Amino acid sequence: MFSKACEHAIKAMIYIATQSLENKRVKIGDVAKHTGSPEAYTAKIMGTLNKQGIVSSLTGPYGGFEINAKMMKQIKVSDIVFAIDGDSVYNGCGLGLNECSEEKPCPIHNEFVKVRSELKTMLETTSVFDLATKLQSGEVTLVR
Amino acid sequence: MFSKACEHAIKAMIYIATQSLENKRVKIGDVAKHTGSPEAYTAKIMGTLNKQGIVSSLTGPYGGFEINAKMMKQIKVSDIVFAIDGDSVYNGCGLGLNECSEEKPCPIHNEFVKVRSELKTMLETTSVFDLATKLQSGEVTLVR
DNA sequence: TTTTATTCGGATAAAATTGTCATAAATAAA
DNA sequence: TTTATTTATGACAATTTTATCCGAATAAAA
Ligand code: FES
Ligand code: FES
Repeated sequence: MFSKACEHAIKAMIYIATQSLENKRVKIGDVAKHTGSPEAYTAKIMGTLNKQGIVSSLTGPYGGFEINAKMMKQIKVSDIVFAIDGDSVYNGCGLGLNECSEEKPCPIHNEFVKVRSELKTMLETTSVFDLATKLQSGEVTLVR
Repeated sequence: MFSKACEHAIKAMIYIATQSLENKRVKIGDVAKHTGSPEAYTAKIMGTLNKQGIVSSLTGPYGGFEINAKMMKQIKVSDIVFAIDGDSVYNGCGLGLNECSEEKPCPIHNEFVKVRSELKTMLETTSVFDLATKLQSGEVTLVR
């Protein structure tokens, strides 16, 4: 569904958000530990997210990653997915044709667009804040 | 969403089905040409589908692949996806946790299972025959 | 029975993705 | 200003996925 990189990204964002809610900036090693993701790879992914402006970072002692409280309500999971996997999830053809087209669709197009659209809506209506509060409450987990 | 191999598999099955509806057995080169997939790779994939019993093959002159007319109504897209990609599409965690669990779910679980379930239902209710007749009618395409 | 056409299957290769490492750049504290 | 700590980044490595190649097996036709 999503790439490994994208899964790492979503988990990292959620964990960082929980810490930001407690005004704690987090180091990449801490992120890796709490998400079960490889540290160096996650660091690279965070670089991409930082460039796209959906996470803030600070180098040096007392540095790390953080997400502004206002931002984490605006940032939707769809933004993370788009930043890492691009728009293929939202617009790509289910059978891998180079373009999804209404005029000359692939055989599964009509069935596929419904599901794809619901996935998109789901991602667009779920904010990082929503997921971070769930994690804070302890009802969900990032590792297994 | 699906692996490349799975996309090749679905397209191949649909094309073979259209030919079987006209009582024509098709060679792998013909399949590759009409699906835009690499021939040798498709051949290997067909081997898997053949072992799983969702396509029939015959070696030698006048050999090739075919799908029994009764079977192509019974075979659903879900069967092809399962044969190639396994059950991760139906049961895998959206964040890549080693298991999707209701007891200790990941943060997106509740949102994700809905979409995943609709995808599953969609695949389970779409038969190879349905898609083959669409292709025969010329309203859809396998290549672009 | 021999020839020919085809799938089957294992070895190999190429490409993409995932992951690591080392060094540079930045920044805060001493 | 120097030092310690942390992110940033590009090169490299490992793994997985995708794709190719070729000889063996099979079966129809000549
Ligand atoms: S053309 Fe394939 S999903 Fe739209
Ligand atoms: S636990 Fe992640 S989708 Fe169910």
